[in-house]
Amino acid sequence: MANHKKEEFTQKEQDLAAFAKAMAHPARIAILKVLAQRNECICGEIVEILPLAQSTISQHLKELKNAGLIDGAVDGPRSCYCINWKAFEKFNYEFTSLFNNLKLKNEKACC
Amino acid sequence: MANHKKEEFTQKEQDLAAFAKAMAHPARIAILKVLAQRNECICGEIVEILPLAQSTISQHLKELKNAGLIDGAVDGPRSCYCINWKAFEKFNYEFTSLFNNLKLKNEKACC
DNA sequence: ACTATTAATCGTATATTTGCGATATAAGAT
DNA sequence: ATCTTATATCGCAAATATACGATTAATAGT
Repeated sequence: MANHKKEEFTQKEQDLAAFAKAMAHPARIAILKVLAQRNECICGEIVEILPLAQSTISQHLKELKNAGLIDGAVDGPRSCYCINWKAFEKFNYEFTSLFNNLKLKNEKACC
Repeated sequence: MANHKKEEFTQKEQDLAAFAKAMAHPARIAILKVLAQRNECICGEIVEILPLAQSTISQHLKELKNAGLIDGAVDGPRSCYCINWKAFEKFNYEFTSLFNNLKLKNEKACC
């Protein structure tokens, strides 16, 4: 495209969209699920669980980390990841507050 | 890419990812916001509000409709859209149920 | 220092998304 | 029937995302 216009929207809209984007792939959903289940941080175990190459998993982890959905730390020769529940809560709040209060007012259907 | 592997994940993971994908753009977030605020269905008003061309808005509306987040109906020469609250609730439930119950068990931080 | 293990990054191919102008379609108004 | 208005679709260009193998980096153990 000639110019992408994401900057033209509000910061909240962009943040929420970025959060959704990080979740917008089944592999990343699956990674988050594994991290949530194991609680204790994990790394290359994910590679064994999911049907993707190591480099691809690493890329997905990077995206999740950049989006702030997970934290990562180096643990010797391996990397340890875990869910950033705080960020999760924040976005869950933003998400529901954006729509739920409006919804209560306007329950009736249209179209 | 050689082959995209989305099918290798569970249906729930794919559904949730598809929902997130539909929300993964600030323009679509903004559209949903407008629809939520106006309650009564809207169409080309969105074109006036958002900084995008008519064809682009139409495309985003199509994506939101395909994802099931909004409903659309023809109203004379114009099209009327509104939020599909049911689908919204369903995905909100899926989303929170996927993580929140796990979260309660594993409050402690890691990494 | 050398080796093994683990993870990140690079380079590349392909697919998908985003955006727009132009065109087509559909319905109401004249 | 024609014109106007509103929306959808087509075709294209450019940007991003997805996936992988190969390579690099970083550390622990010997």
